[in-house]
Amino acid sequence: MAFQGPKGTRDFYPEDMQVISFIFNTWKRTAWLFGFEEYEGPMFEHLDLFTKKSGEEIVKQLYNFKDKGDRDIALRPEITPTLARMIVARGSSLKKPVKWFSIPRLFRYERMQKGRLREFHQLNLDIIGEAGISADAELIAAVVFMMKSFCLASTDFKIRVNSRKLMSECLSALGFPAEKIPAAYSILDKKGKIEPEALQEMYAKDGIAGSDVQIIENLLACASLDHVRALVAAKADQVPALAEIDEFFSKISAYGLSEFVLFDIAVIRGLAYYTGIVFEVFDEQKSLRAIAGGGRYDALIEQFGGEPTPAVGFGMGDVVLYELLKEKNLIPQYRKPVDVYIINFNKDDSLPAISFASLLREKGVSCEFSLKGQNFKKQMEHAQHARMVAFVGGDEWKEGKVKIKDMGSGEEKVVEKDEAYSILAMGTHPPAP
RNA sequence: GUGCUAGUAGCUCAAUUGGCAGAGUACCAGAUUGUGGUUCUGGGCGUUGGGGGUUCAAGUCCCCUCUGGCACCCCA
Repeated sequence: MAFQGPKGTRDFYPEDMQVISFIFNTWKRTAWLFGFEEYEGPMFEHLDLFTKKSGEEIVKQLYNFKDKGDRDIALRPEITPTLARMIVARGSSLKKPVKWFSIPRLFRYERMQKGRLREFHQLNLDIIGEAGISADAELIAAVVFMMKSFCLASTDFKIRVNSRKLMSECLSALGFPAEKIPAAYSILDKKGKIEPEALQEMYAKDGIAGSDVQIIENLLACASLDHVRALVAAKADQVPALAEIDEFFSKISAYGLSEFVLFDIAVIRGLAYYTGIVFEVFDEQKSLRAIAGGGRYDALIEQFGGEPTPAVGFGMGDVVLYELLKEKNLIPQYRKPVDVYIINFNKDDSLPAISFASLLREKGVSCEFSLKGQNFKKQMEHAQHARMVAFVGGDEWKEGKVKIKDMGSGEEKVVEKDEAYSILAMGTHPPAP
């Protein structure tokens, strides 16, 4: 093997491109149905655009280099900072709310696992400039719609939703020290993922003890919103986020998507910048890593130098989604795109095939023919992927006629050339613009 | 960044305690120059991922490295 692609990259052969296009097209169609517009930015940005959002630690998890002008550059590991930059640059001239989507190719310098590579695609949908919970509900409805568009059912996946705001209000109402709330988040995030001893270590490391431990344990034990409600019943006035998340779930019900969306107190997400609703999409068995994740980030645009602007968004990667679709046998079968195959009766004279192919192409019919004068049988073998076959050359060709064959039914007939065009053109499916 | 595991034909895999590298599939060509998915025959299938070491002899044992898979960390 002379050369290999770099670690964690993929080659997309035509059959792979057909799959990735299927995924992209499904994404784009849903984005369009929900009124999102597409945007795109550069694949590399100034390094500090990413450290601004995520801190210096992020540098060891991305590809960065100095360019010939001695500038610090990074291949983008996410597109949200680019989005924030673009939003800030247009400022108040954008009509709110902004509903934009993108399918960026992203790069992360990480050790690979199932569903995680160093180069991948990620759909991003964001709603910017709407503070109300209706934006969160609309966004999550779009996620569910998208998953349904792949023919995934509620028995295949669930969207697990929590609220950072709800968690911090509950913790405060129960008397948990405010400065330790971030540590509490990371412990909640570990629910069901680590051993009890490891949990004790985390408490010790973060200096959480006594009644504070009990507060977290009580929260962790909540399997539903009603449990949370009961836990803070005495201090309900200090937890307005409860009403908000109730409103969220009533909207989800109105969308008709209740079976797909559930409350899960263990969904916190690692990033510090989430301020409200957070959610993750998992396969039902939770055997794969999260298929998508997102939430509300009301402080980010301001952090990038813009006016205070509420925002909510999510990302969905192509790698894990592909794993799930493959597992559920929902990947469309490969189909060679050519529509008509032209066969030369006389393998030593390719001119009839050339002239007929040119005429078909002028008419917008996709076609090809053997480029190397193969015998009849070989040509037929190549033609078996085509929808229709046209036979040229020989006696019919001399009379201005062409024999055409439907490869599905096997039906054949000899027709005038002009008639052949219109018959062959029927049923063609040109690629969408 | 840490640990575990694997790598043989394009693909799926076999090869006795170390003893001449194989099968299927796919590909190309021909029995077939006017009819496809089926047969028959022939043909590349290869520095056994790469490098070094032990040995009369290494796909096999040892070391290094590359790539894949899994767990931890992280998950934007």
